[in-house]
Amino acid sequence: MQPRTHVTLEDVAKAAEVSLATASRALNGMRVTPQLRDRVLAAAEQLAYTPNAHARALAGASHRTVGVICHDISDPYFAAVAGGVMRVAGDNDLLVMLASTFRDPEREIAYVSMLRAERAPAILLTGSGFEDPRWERAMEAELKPYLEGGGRVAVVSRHRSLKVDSVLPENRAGAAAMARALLDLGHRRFAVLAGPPALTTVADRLGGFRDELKKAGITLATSDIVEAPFTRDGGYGAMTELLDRGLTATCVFALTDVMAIGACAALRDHGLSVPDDVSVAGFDDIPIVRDLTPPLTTVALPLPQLGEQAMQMALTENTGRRRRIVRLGGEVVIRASTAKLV
Amino acid sequence: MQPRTHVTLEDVAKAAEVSLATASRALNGMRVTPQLRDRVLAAAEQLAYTPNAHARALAGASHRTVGVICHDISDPYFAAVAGGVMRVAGDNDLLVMLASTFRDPEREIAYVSMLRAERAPAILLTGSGFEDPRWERAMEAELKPYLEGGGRVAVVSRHRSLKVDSVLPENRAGAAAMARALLDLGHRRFAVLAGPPALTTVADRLGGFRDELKKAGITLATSDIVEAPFTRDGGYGAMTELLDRGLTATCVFALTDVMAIGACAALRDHGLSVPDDVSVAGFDDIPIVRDLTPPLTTVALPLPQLGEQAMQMALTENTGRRRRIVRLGGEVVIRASTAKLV
DNA sequence: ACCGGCCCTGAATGCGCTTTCAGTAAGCGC
DNA sequence: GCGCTTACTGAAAGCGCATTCAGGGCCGGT
Repeated sequence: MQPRTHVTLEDVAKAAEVSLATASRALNGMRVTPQLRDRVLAAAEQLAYTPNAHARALAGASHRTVGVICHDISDPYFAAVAGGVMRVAGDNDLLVMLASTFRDPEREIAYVSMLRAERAPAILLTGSGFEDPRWERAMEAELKPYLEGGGRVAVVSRHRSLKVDSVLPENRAGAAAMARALLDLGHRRFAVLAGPPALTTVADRLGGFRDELKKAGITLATSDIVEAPFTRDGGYGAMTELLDRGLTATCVFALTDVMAIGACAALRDHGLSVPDDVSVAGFDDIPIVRDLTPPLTTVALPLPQLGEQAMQMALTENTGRRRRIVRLGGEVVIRASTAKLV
Repeated sequence: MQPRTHVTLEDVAKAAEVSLATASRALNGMRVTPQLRDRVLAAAEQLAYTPNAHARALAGASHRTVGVICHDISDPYFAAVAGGVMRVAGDNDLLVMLASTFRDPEREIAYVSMLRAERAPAILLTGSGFEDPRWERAMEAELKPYLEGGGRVAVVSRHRSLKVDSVLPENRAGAAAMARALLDLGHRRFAVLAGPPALTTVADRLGGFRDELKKAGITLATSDIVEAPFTRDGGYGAMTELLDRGLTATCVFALTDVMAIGACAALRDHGLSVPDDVSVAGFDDIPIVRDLTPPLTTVALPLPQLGEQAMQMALTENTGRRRRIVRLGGEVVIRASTAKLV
C-alpha cells in the first residue's frame, strides 16, 4: 500500500487529549481511569482507528498469524486438511495464512522465507516433501534459524529429512492393508496409478502396496505402474494410457482418490463399467468419494484431524526431548467400486 | 513469537564491517561497491539473516501480502475460486492470506480488521453477503477507512450494499435460464433446495428461478422450497425432508452443486434413481460434478476466472469514476441428471 | 597543482507502537 | 495536618529497517 497517511495512535491520543502511552493502555485494556478510557475509546471509534500491526509486532507484541503451506488448495485433500487447521486456529483466535505452492519446491521455500520474515509464530507444512535432497537441505537450512528464533513448525504427511513434529498418515501400512483387502476379494492382476516419484508419499504408498503383493507371490511389473500428476486429469491420462496399452489387470489402485476419480471417468469414457469390468481403489477418503457412483473403495485418512493435530502440536510446547510424531488413519474402506471375484 | 533475539541488519553490518545503511543498500540491490556488496551478502548468508518484514513495512517498504476472505475453504466452490486468485497473485509475486469465516459475519469483520491492521495492499471478499443491513453497514464502516487509506478491495459474488469493484456470477439470469431449460425438458412440478435466506445468492437464484417459472404460469409454493445450509449434508437433509413429506415434483433444483450432490445421495439412499425417478439440477459447475454418475445438469460458472478477475481488478487502478462490475457465467449445461419428459 | 563535481558511504531520523521509568496527585494512618 | 504508600499518567526509549543528508575520496578539467 502506498505510504498514505493513516490514523495513528498519536492522532487518537491528541483527540482524546491524553498522552500516547495512556491511549495505548486504554486500547489494550490495561488499568486506566474509566473516564479517560472512555474518551480514548470514543476518539478511536470516531477516527476509525486501526492499530498498525507491523508497528505493534515490531514493538514486541506477539502477533497471531500462523502460516500453512500446501501444494494446491484446490485439491480436496488439502482443502480438507486446511479445514481442520483453521478450526483449531479459529478456536485459538489465530489468523491463518494459507499458501499454495503448486508443487514448486522453489516457491515453497520462498513462502517459508516470507513467513519467517513476517515472524509468524508457527508454520505448517502439508503435503509430501520432495525426495530431492537438495531441496530438503535448503528447506532445513531455511527452517533452522526459524526454529532457533522460537518459531514452531509442524508438518503433515512429510517427514523424511525434516526433524520436526509430524502428523503422518499411515501410507505404507494403509497401502499394504489395501493390497491384502484386494487380494481377499480375489484379485491377482493389478495396475497402479502412481504420482510423481519425487514425492515421499508415492514412495511409501507404492512401496507398501508392492511389498505386500510380493508376500503373496505377486510381482508388480514396471509396465503395471503409470506415473502421472496427482490430479484428476493425471488419473484420467494414466488410465487412458493403461487402456491403450491393453489393460490386463482386474483392479486398478490409484495412489490418491483424486486420481481414482479421473481413472473412473476414463473407464466410463471407454465404455467400461466399474466395478464389473475393472475394480478401482483409491487412497485418502476425501469427502466426495462416498457420493460417487459407485462409491469408491479407499484407504481412509481422517483429513481434518490431520490438520487439527498438526495445528495443535504447533500450539503446544514440546516438553520431551524428541520430536513428536502422530500417525493417523490407514484403514481400508471397502465400497462398491471394487468387485469380489469368484 | 517470543521476543527472542533475531539476527538483525545491524549484526550483518557489523560482521561485514560496514555501516547499517550500506548493508541495507547491498541487500536491496542498490548501488554499492561490488567488494562491499559481496562482504555484506556473505555475512548475511553466513548469519542466516532474514529481514524483519514488520520493520521493513514500518519503514515504508510496501509489502506484498493480499488477503482473501471466503466462507469455507473446504467447499469446492471457494477452493476453485481461491485457486484462480492464487494463480494471478503468484504471477504478480504476491503472497495470499486466505481466511475462512465459516459463514460467521462477526468473524468476517474481524478478519477484515486484522487485514487492515496488517496494511494488506488488497482485500478480496468472496461469497455472498448477509442481507442483514446491520452487518453490511458494519462491513462498510470497516472498509471505508481502508479504501481511503489506499487499500484496494474487490468482491466476488456479493454486491448489494458494498460499493466496490465486483465480479458477479449471473445468478438471476442463470437461474432463469435453468428454469427455461427444465421447462423445455417437459418438467412442470418443481422443488427447490435453497440456502440460508440471509444470503444474497439465495435471493438472486431463487428469485430468478421463481420469476421465470411464473412467466410460464407455474407458481412455486412455499412448501416446494426447503431451506438448508449450503453444504452436502444440508442438501441431503433437505432432500430427505422433501421425500418424507411425499415428493410430488419431477425435478429438484438445488441452489448449489454441493447441495445437489447431497440431494442425489439422499435419493439414492431412498432407492430412487436420478434421473429416472427424479431429475436433479445444480448451480456452480464445480469441477467434480462432471465426474458424478449421472453427471450433473447445472448452471456453469467459470470459478477460477471469478477469482482471477477479482484479483486482477484489485491489482489494477480503477481509472474510471464508477466501480467496475464484471458479470460471468450463467450458462446452463444439460447433463444426464435431468430427464426429458415425454 | 588546484578546484568543481560526482559517487559512494555512514550517521542520523522516523515509521507507529509497547513499555519502562520517573513523576505527580490522591488516599491513608498517625 | 504531615509523611508515606498507592495508582495513574506522561515523557522517552527502542523494536529493525529504509532513507535522507552531509561528508569524503577520487576523477577530470584547466
